[in-house]
Formats: sequence, structure tokens, C-alpha cells
Amino acid sequence: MSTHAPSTYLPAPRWLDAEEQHAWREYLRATRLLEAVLDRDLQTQGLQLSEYEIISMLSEQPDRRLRMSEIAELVVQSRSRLTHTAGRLERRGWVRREACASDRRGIELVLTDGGYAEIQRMAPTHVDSVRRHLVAHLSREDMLALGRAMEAISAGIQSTGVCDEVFAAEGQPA
Amino acid sequence: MSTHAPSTYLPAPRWLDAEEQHAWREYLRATRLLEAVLDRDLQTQGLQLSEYEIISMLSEQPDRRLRMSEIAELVVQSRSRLTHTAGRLERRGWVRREACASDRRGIELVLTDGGYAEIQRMAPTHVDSVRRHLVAHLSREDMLALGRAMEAISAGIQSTGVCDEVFAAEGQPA
DNA sequence: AGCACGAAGTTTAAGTTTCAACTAAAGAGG
DNA sequence: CCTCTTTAGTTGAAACTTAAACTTCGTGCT
Repeated sequence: MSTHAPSTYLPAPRWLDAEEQHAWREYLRATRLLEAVLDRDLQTQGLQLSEYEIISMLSEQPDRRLRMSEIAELVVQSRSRLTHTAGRLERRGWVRREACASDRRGIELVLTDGGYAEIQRMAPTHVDSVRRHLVAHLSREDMLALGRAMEAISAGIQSTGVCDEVFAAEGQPA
Repeated sequence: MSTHAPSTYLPAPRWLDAEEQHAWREYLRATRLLEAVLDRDLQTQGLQLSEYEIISMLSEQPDRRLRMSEIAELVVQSRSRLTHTAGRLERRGWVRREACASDRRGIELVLTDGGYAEIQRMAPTHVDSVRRHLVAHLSREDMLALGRAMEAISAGIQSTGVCDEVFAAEGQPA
């Protein structure tokens, strides 16, 4: 994009200065690169990072179960996407759907024993992958600072209420 | 994933400690959230962030053209994906394919005048989106530190030669 | 020159994600 | 209680991405 001032008159968008622009570019490139290598490493185990995230979340729950909508928020996926993905995991026998007792609209996704065994088996490899491709390249202090920065970004995005449009808005009548 | 030591014996993977794990989680969540909101904002303009990136790269070249393989590396997409995406952009008339003079295998993607006009039109909105959802939530110092951290990650990943498998490996005979 | 190998792009099909419409149940208001 | 609106989740088709095979051209070797 150009670095000149815009010829439009309206919301007077401030351009990013050279340093900000550089930082944004590096952000974009690194996130893509990291996602790619992590995904590639996981594919040797036969799943995608986004699938791993789901069963990982489940495995951390005391009863290894979560409602669909909670998962969708945690892993930042649309409900529809989660429905499809859950179906795939279910077909593999790693996960099972159960009606939710308190809310009859709700569905809980339950990690099966087989699914639990699978993630236990895959975790070491995945953690190693995260370590090699991410953690290894930063000092501990920088890694923690990165975490804080990312936390601030999440918080900022969520505070602006934009998330409603990203989550609930999916699959709503116009 | 569990925080216990693994029962496997082999590569003795070191688990992430609580702080590292937290940082990694925040990273994952924030990147997904940010991608989602940026994409959503761009969709009002009728394209995806990954498409925007491509024409943005082209628009910055002196002659507004780049070889397919160069684009693929810059935006971290597989050659195959880029072929498809370029086709879509071409159908919209924003981009045009031209044979490469020096290497007859090569194809250059050229930003058309129409495509250039489009990105000029969209840029203010997009930049504003990046500013509101990312830059606004960090101090300038933190933003620049984020850029440096991400740069280190990219460099780290690229230095391990893993990228060959992510790029060139796509569409290679086994 | 001739040949094997690697690089650049494309293609087709299969797999995944999105989009919009839909069902069913919970809540709000009267 | 009854209707209206909202929330939870699913569905099927369209859009997009990935995977693997394939074509063409450059390169190095002999």
C-alpha cells in the first residue's frame, strides 16, 4: 500500500509509520510461518492444529467435556465450523456428543478414552514442535512479553464488542 | 494437555512451564481473534486478508509485478493456493498473468490499473482496521517489540530450513 | 548432444470452511 | 399462557484450500 497521505477526505485514517508498518508485516509473516510449520508437524499425527486445540481444551476439563458454544469461543471458531470438525473427530471415535442436562438446546462434546489416549500420545511431539519453532527463538523474557502483548490484543479486541460479530453472528438471519 | 512428565522414554520433551504455556495460549487466541476481525472488516470490501496481501505486495513493486513463486514466499502460501487465488483475482480484473521473459517456466502476476485503483480505495479502511484492532491496544514500544519478536520467530523458523518443506514441498512427487 | 533431475506452475479431486437458511428450545414481555 | 425474540446447534451448498499428479522448462553432468 502507498505511504502517501490519502486523497480521501473522510475518516482521515492515519497511516502506519515505517516502523509500525514493519512490525505489522513481520507479525503477519511470522504468524503464517509458525502456523504452517506447526500444522505440518501435526499432520504426521494426522490432524490439524485447529483440531488439536479442540481436544486439548477438552482434555483439560475435569470431566473432559465442554459445550459446543464454549469450545467455539475458546478456540475462536464459528459454530458451524465446529459442528463440522466435531463430526470429523466423532467419526474417528475421539469425541462423542451428549445432550446437555441443564439446557436442552445444548450439546456437550466429550473426549472419549480413546481420544484422551490419542492426545496423550501426540502431546509430546506437539509441545516439542511449539518449543522448537516458537519458544526456542525468543529469550524467556521476550516470550513472556509476547504473551502479555498478545493478551492485550485479545482483551482489546474483545472489549470493543467486535467479537459478537465474529462469533454469534455466524449463522444468524440477516 | 497434561502438565505431567511423559511416560514415554524417547526424546524427553520438555514441557512448557506454566508461564510459557500461558504465553503460547494467548498467542494462539490473539492471532485467531485478530485474523478474524481483520478478515471480517475486509469482507465488506469483498475480499479476504490473504487476497489483500497479494495485491498489496504487487502494488509496492516499482512495476507492480512479481513472479508467482516470489509472491508465494512473501505471503507464505502454497504455490497451488496462489494459482487458485490469482485466478480469482484475475477474473475480477484486478490482476493479469504475463509470461516471464527471462525464464519461460515463470509467470508474472501484474496488478492492473483497475486493481491498483481498488487497493488504493480499500487501503484506508484496512489500515484503519489494523490500527484499531492491533496497534491501538499496545504502546508504541510494545508494538515495536512485538515486531522484533515476530521477526526473530520468522528468522528462526527460516533458519532451520523447515520452510523448504512448507513451500517447495507443496506439489512435489513423493 | 543427451539425459536425469529439480524448479515453476497448473490441474483435478478431495477435504475443509463459510454462508445462509433452518429447527428447536430458552427468555422476555404482556 | 402466548407470542416474539434470542440463543444453540445443524445442514447443505458454495467457496476456498490442500494434496498429488502432471507439464514444461532450466541445469548439471557426461
